Amino acid sequence: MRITKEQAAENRARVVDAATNLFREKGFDAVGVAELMRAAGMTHGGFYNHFESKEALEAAACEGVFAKSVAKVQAIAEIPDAEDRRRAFEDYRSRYVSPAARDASAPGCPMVAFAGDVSRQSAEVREAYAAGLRAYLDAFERAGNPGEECKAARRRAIRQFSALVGALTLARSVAAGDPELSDEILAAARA
Amino acid sequence: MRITKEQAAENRARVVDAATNLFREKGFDAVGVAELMRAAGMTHGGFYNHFESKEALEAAACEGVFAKSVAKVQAIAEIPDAEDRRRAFEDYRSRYVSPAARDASAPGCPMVAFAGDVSRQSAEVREAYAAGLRAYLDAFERAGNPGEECKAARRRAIRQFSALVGALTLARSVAAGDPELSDEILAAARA
DNA sequence: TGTACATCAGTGAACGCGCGTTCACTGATGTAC
DNA sequence: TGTACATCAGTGAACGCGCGTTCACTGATGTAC
Repeated sequence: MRITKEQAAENRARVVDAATNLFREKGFDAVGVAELMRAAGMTHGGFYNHFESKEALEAAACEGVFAKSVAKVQAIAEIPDAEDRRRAFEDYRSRYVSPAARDASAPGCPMVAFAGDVSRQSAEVREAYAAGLRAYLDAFERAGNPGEECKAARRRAIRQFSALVGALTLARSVAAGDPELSDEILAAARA
Repeated sequence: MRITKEQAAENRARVVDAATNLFREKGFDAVGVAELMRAAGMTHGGFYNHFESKEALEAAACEGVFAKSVAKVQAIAEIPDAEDRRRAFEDYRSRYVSPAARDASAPGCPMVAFAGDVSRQSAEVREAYAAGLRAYLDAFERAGNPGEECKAARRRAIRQFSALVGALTLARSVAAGDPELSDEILAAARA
């Protein structure tokens, strides 16, 4: 039963969308093609009308989610007033390591969600990840720039982002095994 | 062909040992029972003479590797001379985020190796992980204690460890996609 | 504008494959006499 | 100490299952006249 081109494009987008969420929650390998297609409201057979392979979808999903996620920091970096920007950036970092961010079914930041998986995935996924991280660090540098010397600002951005990633990663990892320790890690990162 | 009790115990230890290495390299789900047993020099059928299930082995491997790995920091914490201790601890942290640590087939620190996987594993694995992290943070606090007020020292230990974990995680994740960025992250963490 | 037909997005059964686990079997070890 | 037999660690074929992928089929859409 053939459908309109618009409907087909919408269906494809729904698959990418479902993949983005499911991959973030469970990791690439733990999500099957059939599960994905079911989440998008179709059966698994049609998958290969849209994508060459599961790997191709992984790459497509990555590129979309990295761009969308880093845009939030880029928006902060573009706030003209220095004091407004400072406050918005501080808010962002505080939310990054909030209990809400830890308790969400998937990490809000795809860098954290895919960090463990990415080195075992295809070259396209790995390159999308690297591009995403570059964009994050650039945005961090611009958002947090207090007018210091260039190299110091860059290093500061890297250390800030690493610290957030480490804290959220550890807090999520022990959330089930030791909730109090998890809270303590987040609190230390926010202080 | 029955074998001696000593030989059997040694075989079991070899399986746990192989599991420790393979799980760290590839993650729990990417390593099969047959592959594990082959790495230990046996065939897959005998696995269930030693372990109730693959999950049981995962838990056993975790407990062993966490204890062994955190012992290195605990040894530093016990160095009596304050200056020697300070230097040894600084060395440890510097090696933690060295290019060598990044390029090893598995992360030297099991907290990094299992961070992504652990929340999807059994309760036993999650609890072993939480216990491992508690031990790491306690050892960090004692190793880095410059005599400050207790709460501040604790928070400092958490932040130090989070920063190392975040930097090593990110550096490993982009090692294949952007080696220069990976180096830059490690250098920033060491500075 | 109306008709005839090729196209192709989606369906669902089927493919080979590797997974965790089970099981009948082997034969040297450990034990009872 | 020597003999007879039960034990059980290890083997390798087989199990059901879910995976990614393929394929014959369907039938409304898009197109050519």
